[in-house]
Amino acid sequence: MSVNGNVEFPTRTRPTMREVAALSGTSLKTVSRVMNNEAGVTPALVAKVKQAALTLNYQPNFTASSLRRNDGKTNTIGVLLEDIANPFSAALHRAIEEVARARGVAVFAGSVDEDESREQELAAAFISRRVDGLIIVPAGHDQSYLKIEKQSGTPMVFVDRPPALLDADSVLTANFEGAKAGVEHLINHGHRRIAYLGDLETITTAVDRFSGYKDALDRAGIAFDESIVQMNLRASVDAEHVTSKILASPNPPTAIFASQNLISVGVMQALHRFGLQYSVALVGFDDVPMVELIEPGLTALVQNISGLGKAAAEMLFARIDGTNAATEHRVLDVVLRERGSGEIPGPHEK
Amino acid sequence: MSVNGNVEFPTRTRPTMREVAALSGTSLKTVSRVMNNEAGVTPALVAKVKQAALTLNYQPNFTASSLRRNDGKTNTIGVLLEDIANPFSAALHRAIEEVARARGVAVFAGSVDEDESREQELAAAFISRRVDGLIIVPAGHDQSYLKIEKQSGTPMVFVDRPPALLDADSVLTANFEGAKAGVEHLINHGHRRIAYLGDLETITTAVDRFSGYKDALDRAGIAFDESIVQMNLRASVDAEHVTSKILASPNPPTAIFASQNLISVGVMQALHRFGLQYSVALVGFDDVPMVELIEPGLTALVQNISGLGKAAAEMLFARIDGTNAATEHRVLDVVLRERGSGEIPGPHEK
DNA sequence: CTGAAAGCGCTTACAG
DNA sequence: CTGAAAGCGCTTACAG
Repeated sequence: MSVNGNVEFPTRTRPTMREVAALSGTSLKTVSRVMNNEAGVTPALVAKVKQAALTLNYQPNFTASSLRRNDGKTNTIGVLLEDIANPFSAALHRAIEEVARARGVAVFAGSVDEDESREQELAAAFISRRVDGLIIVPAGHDQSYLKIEKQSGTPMVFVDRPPALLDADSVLTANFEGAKAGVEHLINHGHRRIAYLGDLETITTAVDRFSGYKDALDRAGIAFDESIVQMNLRASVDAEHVTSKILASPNPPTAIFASQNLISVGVMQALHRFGLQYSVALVGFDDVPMVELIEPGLTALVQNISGLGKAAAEMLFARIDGTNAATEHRVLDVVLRERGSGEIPGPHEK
Repeated sequence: MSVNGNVEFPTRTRPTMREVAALSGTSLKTVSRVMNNEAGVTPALVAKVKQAALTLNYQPNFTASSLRRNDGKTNTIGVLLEDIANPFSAALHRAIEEVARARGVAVFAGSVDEDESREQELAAAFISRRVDGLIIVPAGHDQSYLKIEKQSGTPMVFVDRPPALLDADSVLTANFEGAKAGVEHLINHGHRRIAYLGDLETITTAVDRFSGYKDALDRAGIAFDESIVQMNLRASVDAEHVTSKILASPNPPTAIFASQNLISVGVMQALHRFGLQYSVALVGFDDVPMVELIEPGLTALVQNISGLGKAAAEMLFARIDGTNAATEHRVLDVVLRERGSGEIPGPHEK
C-alpha cells in the first residue's frame, strides 16, 4: 500500500533465455536462434518466442553470449585519453565514438592525467573486461607492459604520441614540421628574435615542436638564445608570467612562438596587459576556443584532431577485423591559419 | 625469419585459470582463491600458483567472473551525454569518472546528440553489457522505455535534465532561479528593455530559464515584448544574426540575456561588430571558454558542472550499493559572476 | 526444422 | 586447507 516507487515495483530477477523457452514451450536453442535472427525457424515458432520474450521483458545478455561465441568479440573498445575534460581529448574521443558507433561498438574511456601508473591501471581495467582493442594517448615512456597483451591478440593504436619500447600502430600530428613552418612564418615576416614557450619536456610532442623551432632558426642562421626560451610550462598563468618577464628584459623578442593553446592564452594575456598585442607577433600551436572574439586573431598551427581520432579508430578496427599488415605509422599534416597575430611585421621585413 | 613483428609474435590464445592450475599442479578452485586473495591457502601453494600465472602471463577475465558471481556486478557504468565533445558534457563526464575511478568502476560513455532514438540505442547498448547503473542527460521527453530496466534493478540517475514519465533520481541546476537572478541583476542596473535569446524549446533547461526571465519581468512590472525575444537558437552565428537584427531595430534593447554560452558568444560578436560592447549590457547563462581574454568580461551565471557530475555519481553508487530510499531530486545553485558586461548601467539607473 | 549436451572462464556450494 | 561438481547465460557442435 506504499506510494513509494521502490516498494511498488520490487526488484525482479532478469529473465533468461531459458525462461523465455519455458514460456514459449520451445527450447533454449530455438530462443537463441530467434534472438539472433537466424534463418530456418518456423514463423509460428518465431512468433511464439517473440511473444514470450516481450511478456517477460527479456533483454539479451551480450556479455554472456560473447563468452561462448567463437569470435570472442565483446564489441567494446577502450580509449585512454590525456584528460577527458580537455578539448583536445574530447574532440579525439568524439571522432573515435563516431567510427565505433557505426559498428555497434561501445566505448570505455578514461583519463590518464600524465600519470604513468594511471595509464597502466586503466589499460588493465579495460583488458580485464576483454575489450576488442585499445586506443591510447600514452603518458609514460615505456609501453612494454602491453607487449603480452598485444601478443595475446588485442590490437592497439597509439594517437598523438608514439608508443615507446613497443612495436604498435600510431597516428601522430606533424609536430616537428608544423612548429618549423610556424617559426619560418615569423622569420619570413621579418623576425629574427623569436621567443619559444614550451610544454613539459617529458611529452614527446613538446620535444618535437621544440626541435622544429630550433631547426627553423638553424636554417635561417639565427643563433639559439636560451634567455628567450622556456620549457616545462603547464598552466596559462605560468606562460603569462614568463612572457611578462621576457618582454620586460633588456633585449626583448619581436615575436613569440607558443607550443600549445594554454600557453598561447597566457602569452596573449601578457601581451594585452602590456598593450603589445599589435606590436609583438605571435604564432601558436593548436587553436584557442572562442578564437574569433580575440583581437588580433591568433595565427595558429591547427591540428586535424578529428582526423587523428578517425584514423586511429579505422586502423584499430582493421586490426580487429583481422588485418595482419606490418605496423603502420601515420602522420597528419598541420595547417597554418593566418589570423593577424602572426603577420605583425618584424624589424627585418623585406 | 621474418622481421615483421606480427610474424615473430604470433597470436597466442589467452591462458585460463585451468591452464594455470595445470602448470602449478593444483586445482582450478585454488587458482581462483589465489587470484582473489582469499585467505586460507598454504603460502607454498600461493607461490606456486603465482609463479605459474606469471609464466603463462595469465590475465584474469573480470567479465567471466562477474557472470557467476553472486552480486552480478560488472563494476561498469554507462553515461549518456549530450555530446562528449562539448565542454559541458566533458566536464560532467570527468567528474563522474573521478568518483567511478575511486571505486574501480569502468565508464562507458556516448553522445546522444539531442536524438531520442540515439538515446534509446545507447541505453540498450549499455544495458546489454549489463552495466551496474546509468547516468543520463536525456534528449527525449519520454523515458518510460527505461521503466522495465529500472524494475529489473538497474539504478539510474538523470543529470542536467529531469526524466519524463519515469520516476527516477535527478540532479539539476537551478535554471529558473538562475535566469531570474540574472535578469533581476540587469533590472537592478537600470534596464527595463531586456532582450532574451534562448535555446531549443524542446530542451527543458531552456524552458526553465525562459520562465525565469518572464518571472523577473513580471515582478518588476515590465511587459513582455516578443519582438526582442528569440528562442530555438542553436549555433552562435544564429545568435549573432538575431542580435544584429534586434540592435538595428527601431526600439533596441539596452540589455540582453543569453540563455547559454554559444548564444553569449554570438551576442558578443554582434556587440563587438557594432561597437556596442560597452553600451549594451549582457548577462549569459554558463561560462564561455577563455572568458578572461574578452573585454568587457562576460557577466555569467555559472553552473557547478563538476558538482552535478559528482552528485549524480554518488547518488548512483549509493543505489548500486543497495540504498533503497525514495526517489531523490537534487538541485544545485548557480552563481552570478560579475565581470563587467552585466554591470553596464541602463537608462533607469537609480 | 528443432533440441539435448557440452563448454566459454569463472564462482558457488559443498564435501572431504 | 583443497578440490570435484554444478552453474552463471549464452553459443557451438552435433544428432535427429
